[in-house]
This record gives sequence, structure tokens and C-alpha cells, in this order.
Amino acid sequence: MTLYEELQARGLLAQLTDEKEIADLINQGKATFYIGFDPTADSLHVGHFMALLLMKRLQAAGNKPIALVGGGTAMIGDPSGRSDMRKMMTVDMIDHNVECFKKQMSRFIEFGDGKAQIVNNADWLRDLNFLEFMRDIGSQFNVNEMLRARCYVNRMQTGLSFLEFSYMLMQSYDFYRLYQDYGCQMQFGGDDQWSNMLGGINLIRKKLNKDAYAMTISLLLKHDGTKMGKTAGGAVWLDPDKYKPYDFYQYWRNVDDSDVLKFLRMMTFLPLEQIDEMDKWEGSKLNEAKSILAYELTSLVHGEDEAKKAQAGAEAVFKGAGSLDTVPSVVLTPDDFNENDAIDIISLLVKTEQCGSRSDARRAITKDHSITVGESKIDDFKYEVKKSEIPAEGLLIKKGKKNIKKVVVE
RNA sequence: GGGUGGUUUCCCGAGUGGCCAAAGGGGACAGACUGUAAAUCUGCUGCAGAUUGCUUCGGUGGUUCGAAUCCACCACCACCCA
Repeated sequence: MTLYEELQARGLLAQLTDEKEIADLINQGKATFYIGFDPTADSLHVGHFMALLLMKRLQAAGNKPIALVGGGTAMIGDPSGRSDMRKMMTVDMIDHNVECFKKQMSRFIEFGDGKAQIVNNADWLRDLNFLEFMRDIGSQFNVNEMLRARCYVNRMQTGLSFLEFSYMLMQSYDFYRLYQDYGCQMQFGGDDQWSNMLGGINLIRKKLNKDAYAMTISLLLKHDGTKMGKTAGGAVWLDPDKYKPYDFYQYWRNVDDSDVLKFLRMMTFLPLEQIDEMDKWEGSKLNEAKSILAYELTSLVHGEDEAKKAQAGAEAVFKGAGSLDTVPSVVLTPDDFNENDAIDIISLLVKTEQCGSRSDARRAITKDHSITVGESKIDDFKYEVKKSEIPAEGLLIKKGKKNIKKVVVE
């Protein structure tokens, strides 16, 4: 099976400009390609991770990846597929995020001589001269065509600023520069980037009379069409401080039945034959597949040790087997206890962040009856946990079945 | 620059002087059923030492016994005209 066939079989490919040409180039390991990442936060998230995985697959076949960090494009903000304008970020924030991105990326991709490269488009975008740029690049774009681009449809209703409208020019210019400076003839990215990528190809054709190619990765969507990797609290981050490995594991452990196989194909490096085997599993047996998915992804992102810990923690909590060492824990200091050396249950739930406020905690106890301390259900919001009741290995506080924390005394 | 409409709790969206912490839907959370799944049904969703009190309806100031609701100014957004 060729690399291209494998990508296809894994359901990773969405749109391509020239299937045959692209397949040949990447199968032979001759492609130099880039993927752009705009530093809109101080950590990468699951969407970025998909792109990094693709980089890895292609790199393994001998192709040369360029990770482009958008220190320049983040100054504008990509409006593609969005219904509202992004908040403007300060230059300091962007630069800080760029550093965070670089650090995280180097954990997944090997950078260095003859390996992958990492570049920042701030290097050429921030010093652009407006008039020169408009005469040189802006003249190559047709507004009528741009307005027809699907990525702007939402914004035709709610309004699109010129700042954001110009984003396509920036991304196109990036491709043009990378083509010239690095011999980069391909761009990959999320499917929402398609129009921006075509912009670059057109620019290269017009300015250099050369062919360049683009390929998009299927967006990671759930069966109901909503985006994967979004939670109420925000994105699923790759930074272990922003999103704990245990929670990361749980996130994937809890995907819908109808999504497990798809995600296994798209995001893991497990052989397709093995995944096809799992495809035959049904009913509760799918839980095994979910557990494999969660383990593989946690291992890729946080390392094998963390994956093992997360898995062991999950088994301890849900199956009552093994040690509780790895259940996310909260440390109580002497200040948390009152004069009787006890802590009231409401304060405790707020402290463990299982409840957002004291009112919330009170509701969880008196209305939902969802709080369990150790083995006992708590129905009295005045209940207190004595310091002496907390064993050295920790005491489990549960809110419902899944929200579990362990408290330990300092 | 001119005109019109708008800004409500996590999101959408009702509310045009007291009965409003604010309908309805979505989401989130919890319960039942399960398989740490989905679907379905139920509860719940500002804060608080809590049958009460406090702070919210773009911002500021005003009218009134009483304002999300009325007035003034400001900010922002959309649409139409230039």
C-alpha cells in the first residue's frame, strides 16, 4: 500500500488540486510541503494535532515538512468558517504564543538539518510595505472571486472587515515565499483552508508561472457534524497543564460509538488491518476500542508513561481495580481546614473544582444528590470531612460517576 | 456623513414600568436506563452561612415609590443610502 493509499484509507483526505501529481510526489518522498499554524492561543489543540500527525506520516516517507507558525498572520486573524471576528491579539501575546507553539511542536516532529523546518511568517509579513505589497501581490487578486469563496459565506451575513478579508492575501503570499525560498511546492491544512490555499496556488502561477499543489485534511468531525475537540470549557489542549493527561485520556475514552473507528483510523498509527479487525466489534465490546484509542492518543501526545498512568487511574476509578495513584488529586493545606481540623463539603467541592461555586455545590448535594465522599453519599450540605478521615493515599470525592478527584493532605 | 434596526443571563432568543434572577430552545451538569456510548425520559443551570438577601439585561447619568423596560448622552454592531 502506498502512502497516498494509506492516507485515503484512513479517511484523512478531503480535497486535492491534482490527485495524481500529489500522490506521485508524496509516495516518492519528493515533496516539500508546509502546514500553517496560527498562534491564537498558548497551546496547540487537537485540530493542530491532526495536522502534525499528517506531517509525521509524510516525513516518515521521506518528504520534507515545513511547519509555518503564523506570527504574522495572527496579527490579522483568519475569518475562514467563522461567524464572528476574532479578538485582536497584542504583538506580545502573539510572540508568546509562537514560542509555546514551537516548543510543543518539537515534541512531535523532528526538526533540524535535513529534517523538518520551522519558520515564522512574522519574518516577512510584519515588515511588508503596504503600497509595494498591494502593487505586487494585491493586483493579482480578483475581489469578485474572493467574495465567492465558501470560507466567507457566514461573514457575508454578519460583516467582514477589510483586515480579515486580506487574510487570504497573506496566506497566499506565505505560500509564494515558501515556494521561492524553500522550494515548497505543496500546502496541506484543514479543509476550511481550501480557498486560502487555492489563493496561493494562483499567486504562484501568476507570478512565477509554476505549478503548486494543495491538499486538505478532513476536519475531525463527530457523527453529528459538530467539531471534535471542543468542550464547554474550550478546546482540548495538548499542553498537560491546560488539559490534564487523565482528562485527555477520558475525553477520547468517552467518544461516541459511531466515531471510535473513524478516529482510530485518522489519528493513530495502528496498522489498518488491526483497525479493520476492531471494526467488527459491536456493543459493549467497543469500549475496548475506545480504551485503545484513548491510550494511543494519550501516548502520542503525553508519552507512554502518562498514558499508562491515565489508563491505570481510569481502571481504578471505574473498575475498582489497581491503585488510585494517578487519579487527579488536589492537595489540601492546613489553611483549608477550620479550627476543628475539618473542611466543610461545600468548600471542598469548590476547592477540587468539581463545583463552580458554593451555590453550585449546594445544589449538587441537596438537589442532584450526586456527591460521594469515599464510600458514602452526602445529602447534608453541612457535612464536614475531618482531617483525620483522609487517609495518606487520599480520599475520593465523586460528583456523579465520572467527575472524580482525590484529595490528599499536605 | 444620512437613515433604520439592534446590544438580555454559556449560546440563540422572549420580555416595552411593578407578578423579572428574567419565558422558550440549545448546550453544560446530575438522575433513571446502560457499556465511562447513543437515543429517550426527569431534574437542574447568577451569587450568597439561603422560605431571605445581594448583584445582573452594552456604558454613564436622569425620570419614578419602583427601570431590562421611559428619557439623554456615549460606545459598538447590522442593513439601506452616499
